[in-house]
Amino acid sequence: MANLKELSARLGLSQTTVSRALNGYPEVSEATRKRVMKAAAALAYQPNQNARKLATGKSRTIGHVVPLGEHDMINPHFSDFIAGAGAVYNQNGYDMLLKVVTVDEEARAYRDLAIGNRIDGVIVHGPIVGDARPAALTELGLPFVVHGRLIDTSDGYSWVDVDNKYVFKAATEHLLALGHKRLGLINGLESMVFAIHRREGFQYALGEAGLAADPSLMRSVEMTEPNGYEATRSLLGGALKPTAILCSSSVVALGAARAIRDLGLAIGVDVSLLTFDDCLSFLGSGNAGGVETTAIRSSLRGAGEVAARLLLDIIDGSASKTQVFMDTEFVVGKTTGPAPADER
Amino acid sequence: MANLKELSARLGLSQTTVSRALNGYPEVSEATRKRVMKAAAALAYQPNQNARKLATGKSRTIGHVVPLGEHDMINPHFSDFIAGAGAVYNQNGYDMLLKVVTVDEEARAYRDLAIGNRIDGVIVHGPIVGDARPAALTELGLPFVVHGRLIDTSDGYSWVDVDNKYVFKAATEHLLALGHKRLGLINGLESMVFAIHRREGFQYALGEAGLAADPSLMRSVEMTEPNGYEATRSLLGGALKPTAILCSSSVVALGAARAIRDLGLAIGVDVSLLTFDDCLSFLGSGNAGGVETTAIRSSLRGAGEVAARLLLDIIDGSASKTQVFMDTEFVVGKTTGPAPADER
DNA sequence: CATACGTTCCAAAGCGCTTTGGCTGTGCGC
DNA sequence: GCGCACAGCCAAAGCGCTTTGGAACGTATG
Repeated sequence: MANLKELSARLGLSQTTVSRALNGYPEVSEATRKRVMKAAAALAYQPNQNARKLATGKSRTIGHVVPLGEHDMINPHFSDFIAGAGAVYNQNGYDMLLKVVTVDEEARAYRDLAIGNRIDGVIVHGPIVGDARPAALTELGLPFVVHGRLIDTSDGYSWVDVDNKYVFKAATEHLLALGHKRLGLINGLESMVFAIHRREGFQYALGEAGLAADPSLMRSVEMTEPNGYEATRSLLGGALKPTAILCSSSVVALGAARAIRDLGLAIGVDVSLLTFDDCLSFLGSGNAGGVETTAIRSSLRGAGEVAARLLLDIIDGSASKTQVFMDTEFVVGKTTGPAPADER
Repeated sequence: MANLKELSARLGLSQTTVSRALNGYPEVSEATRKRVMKAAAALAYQPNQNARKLATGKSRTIGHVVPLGEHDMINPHFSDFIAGAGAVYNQNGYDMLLKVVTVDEEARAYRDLAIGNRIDGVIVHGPIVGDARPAALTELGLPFVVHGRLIDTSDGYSWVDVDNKYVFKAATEHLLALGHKRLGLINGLESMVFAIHRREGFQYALGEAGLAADPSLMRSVEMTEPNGYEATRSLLGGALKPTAILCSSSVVALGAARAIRDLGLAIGVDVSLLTFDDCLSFLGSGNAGGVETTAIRSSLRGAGEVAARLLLDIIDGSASKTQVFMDTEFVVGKTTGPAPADER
């Protein structure tokens, strides 16, 4: 295990010079730098990161605190986001510190990470209603980027989010334009801010069209396939069935599609299906319905990249509080169609 | 930001004593320990982890290097494993360092982590055929546990795996006993060791029954829902259709079930469906087929816990090279049934 | 009463790096 | 020829913790 001391001794140089040569400081001649680089490579020298972190006070590490869901479930969307963020960290010499915690451990996890000088910044996942984390992190002086937004404020901190209200409004309008009058919504849990925004967009569009959202046609569930299935069965088992259903996730839409088929109904004919599609890698895109699905698409992985990029810029001072709306794409597939004639 | 120096000054004690008091060493009286603990809590003192790591030479961090799939896909199964491992780390004061890398960056990632003294051990994910990682890690002297096994050796290193060959043999026998003769297999990519073991179990059982595995009934795909769909369509579109299909993952089975239904066939009647079920949290368990699915179940999250536990034990010296087979459960659901009479 | 020993504490030496504050030698303007 | 700026290097002081090797002070032992 070669260290700086040994390396510099071997080169007949001081540790200072070697350190500077390796870290690209200008106070060293090009000739010696070359020599140092070569020797470092030959010895496979890697600086001890812990020593470096201690000396610089920077840890070059970003924390991700991932809370398990209410039912101890890890969010299915999380891995794609992580893949995007991780790539950016790698490119920039940062590490990712992941803590999977239960909801009650979460606050402490942030404190420990911040105070112990283990991380330079943090990504806040899954903001909930009344989320205390942004305020707490601001107080701790720890740079952070929220993936999503708070419910009551959208400035004073950095976030990367989809304009959920807008896109769900647009999606709802699309269905209304097809003549649908009774729309079902299978949303995420309303403790999550994104779910509230989506519902608001949904309701707003209905309101504009002079329709009221029927509470009996709205569901809030954790986003799993079985939950999508059950919610859809229950929606389609009611007295006034919806002719179209919006889902908050393609995982849910998968269950919804299964339920519709199980009931002997044709997707896009008897019941239209539209989903928010996070472009999850293991689902492919647009396949939730068995045919190309009508969807609002926005890459979660892309969001991970953008959020990570932004956080690093904030840490090195080249960006300040910034709010980013991710691009979305509205894709009309075969899972939506005109409302059945007798239902108009 | 209170540090040890400040804390000890305030207490009128030496740093030595305070450090020992906090870390539970016996050379300090119970009275002073109490006093120290109290003051530490009052100041919200948290030791600087980087300093501690440097001084001890231990990083109390476990690395997870997660390679993206061949098609740049993050493995859908990864998050559940991580959730299990992460919980164990938290309980034991360890951190998880996650690196998401492309296949060609992988070797370097391990080297950097090991040499830079950033981690005390590592979990090796998704062992492939001819995997060089275990040998490399052994040479680096870095403790590790493989989730899965190598293809050619199963000792000399620690692993946590499912007895894939055995369980697929058993599952195949179950289908054979139901009178099925033409069995389809939708497996993972054969670059992955687990896929090979599963195929071997499958073929072994067929061989024992005097049947040969028909290569035209076997597929190797990355485990996504659309891939499961396509593979199933292609299996059932052939001249000699299988009457039963085994899937390597419930994500794939989801697609398979969709394909079967799309073809107007009844699951468990026209085509039996059996899957390996990792108990992924976002799929629920046993729901891949819309009815309770016949499955080999083994909790991936549980595997994460066991692997993490084992690795920590190896690091602190309380365990040495150990091989663990995870428990599995064979659940007969409604997606399998007797082979159609005219096919026997 | 002196010796030995155990308990409880402390001063100081690292851990391996970065960074401050010099020091030396060369080239330049005057 | 003198002073000055500047490039190129170095010694040493941290960063905040752990840990070694005592020291001081009882208390039991002969």
